[in-house]
Amino acid sequence: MDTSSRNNLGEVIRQQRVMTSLTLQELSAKAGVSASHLGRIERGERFPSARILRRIAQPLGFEENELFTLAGYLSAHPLSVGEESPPYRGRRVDPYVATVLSREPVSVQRAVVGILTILKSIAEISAKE
Amino acid sequence: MDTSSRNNLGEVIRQQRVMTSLTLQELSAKAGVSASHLGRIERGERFPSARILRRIAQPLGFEENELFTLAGYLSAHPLSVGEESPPYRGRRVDPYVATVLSREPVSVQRAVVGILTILKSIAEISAKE
DNA sequence: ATTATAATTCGCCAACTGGCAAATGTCAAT
DNA sequence: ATTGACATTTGCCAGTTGGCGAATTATAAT
Repeated sequence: MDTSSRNNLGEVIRQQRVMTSLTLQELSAKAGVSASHLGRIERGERFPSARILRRIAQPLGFEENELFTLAGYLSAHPLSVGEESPPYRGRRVDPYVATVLSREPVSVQRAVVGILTILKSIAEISAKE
Repeated sequence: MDTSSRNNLGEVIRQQRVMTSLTLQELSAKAGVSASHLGRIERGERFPSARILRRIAQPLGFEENELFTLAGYLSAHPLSVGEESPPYRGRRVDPYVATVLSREPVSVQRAVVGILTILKSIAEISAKE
């Protein structure tokens, strides 16, 4: 079995599903993929075909590209000419995070990152003593 | 059998191969895919998995994205020149917020929206009494 | 504790992918 | 026409995918 990049795909998908508070059955309904199959994918017993991967991308809040790259079906992007995001190396906004935030007005979004700043400075201070 | 978009994929691939004046065997060598399989793909008897499609893209001079879209594995990209992707309907994430968050690892980003969720439920509860 | 109910996992299996080797087709040179 | 050298197609089959229904496990609710 291929232990390379496909390896953690299941975990990632499960994480994302749980973060989105969907059950396997709900995701199954939204994606049009059997729940049993989804379960096996999540625990790494099956590797989803492109067809299946495509179906679950949007219900989970992934860009198709993103998920395909994650699955190792596309190589980590040269991406489009205009650049934009460095692919999956952290430095980007997680899709789940983005969906949650996008439901909030900008003022709330800013308040949230304000909290982040406060927490970081607290952490920094307490790390020093 | 699916007669939709996958239908002409084989033709397109064969055309492209001929245009590039490659034989099946040469393409086979470059792509690391058996010639017999390639032949069947070209005449529409088999539908290549993502793994296979990825391997033949570059020897044929395709962008992976392009070929995947052609195969119907990715939805046709509206794509973008200057614009970022419009994936999340409704409101979007404020650019300032996005840049701040994108400097943090995903785990931190998620923790942050976790806090948001908590605050909202607190607000909801206290609004009820 | 005891049901009731929803969620997940398992067993089974039809359908499909993709490689190998053999068969067939193509074409130039003799 | 025949041979030889490649190119393509076919037969076969092991390995996977993915759906369905049953069995099991988690979660409430009384």
